[in-house]
Amino acid sequence: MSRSHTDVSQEVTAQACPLVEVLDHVAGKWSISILVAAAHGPVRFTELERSVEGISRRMLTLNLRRLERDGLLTRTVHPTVPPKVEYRLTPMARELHSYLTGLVEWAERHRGTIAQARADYDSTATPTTETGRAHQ
Amino acid sequence: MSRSHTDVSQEVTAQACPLVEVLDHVAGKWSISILVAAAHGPVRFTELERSVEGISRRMLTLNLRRLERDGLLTRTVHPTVPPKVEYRLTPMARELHSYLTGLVEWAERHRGTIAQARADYDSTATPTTETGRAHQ
DNA sequence: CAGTATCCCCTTCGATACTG
DNA sequence: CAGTATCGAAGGGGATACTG
Repeated sequence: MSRSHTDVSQEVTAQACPLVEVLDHVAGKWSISILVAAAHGPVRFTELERSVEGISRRMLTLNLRRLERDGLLTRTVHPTVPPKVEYRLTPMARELHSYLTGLVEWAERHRGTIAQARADYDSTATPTTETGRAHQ
Repeated sequence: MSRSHTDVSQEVTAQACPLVEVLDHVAGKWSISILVAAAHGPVRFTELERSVEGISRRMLTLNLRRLERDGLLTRTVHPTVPPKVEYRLTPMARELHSYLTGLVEWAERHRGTIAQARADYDSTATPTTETGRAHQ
């Protein structure tokens, strides 16, 4: 097999960057909240720590680094005392933002229904030892 | 603190179903691909196994069960030989579908840029001991 | 303030083998 | 065909302590 040099670079990026991996980074458990929280302008580390409910310092750092590496966030360090670091979305991430908020709004609209669906599923299925026979 | 009985049930579902968890299920690494693949009508197990690139049988099963439990997929068993099982989106999931495809299209448009951003990041940062060799 | 560094648990996930 | 069962490796993720 031989291909042109332009094809090769295309292929390299495809190999290095399978769709499922991009989606995993961009739509991961924490990434969504972080990107949404960072959308309204420059945001500082502790602001994010507060606004992303339930995230640990460690996970926040890890996710910020990964988003920065993927070119979705810029990290600006102001060499002051105390230090000040600002994160903001890149244009690419800004374009993503509307899909993310759509997702979040959908989740908010349907969380009740989902909780109910789970309750139903759990009450109908797998009554391991007790009364109530399994579904279907 | 006292609240009305309707508020209580609202709160229970909120507790049982935090936003970040919903997002994790719905926008998880595999969920996106599965939901998109299942969108074009009833889909059988092995169809999904083929169309969702890189997923293992185990992970597919686990994710299908979770999506079914959350009320996003219906699972229909036809008691034939060989067995035939069809999955399809619920109305709720169908509403989600457009956001998901938006996300996927975004990922496709930018995967090249992202791969490039990573390469840049890795070549500039953390040249630990050798010539720019770093994390994955 | 904005992180790093460790320790350690516990879930995720792939590989493999078996079944109605 | 459409799963389930089991195992073992990998890494996600919290808790805690320390630093420029």
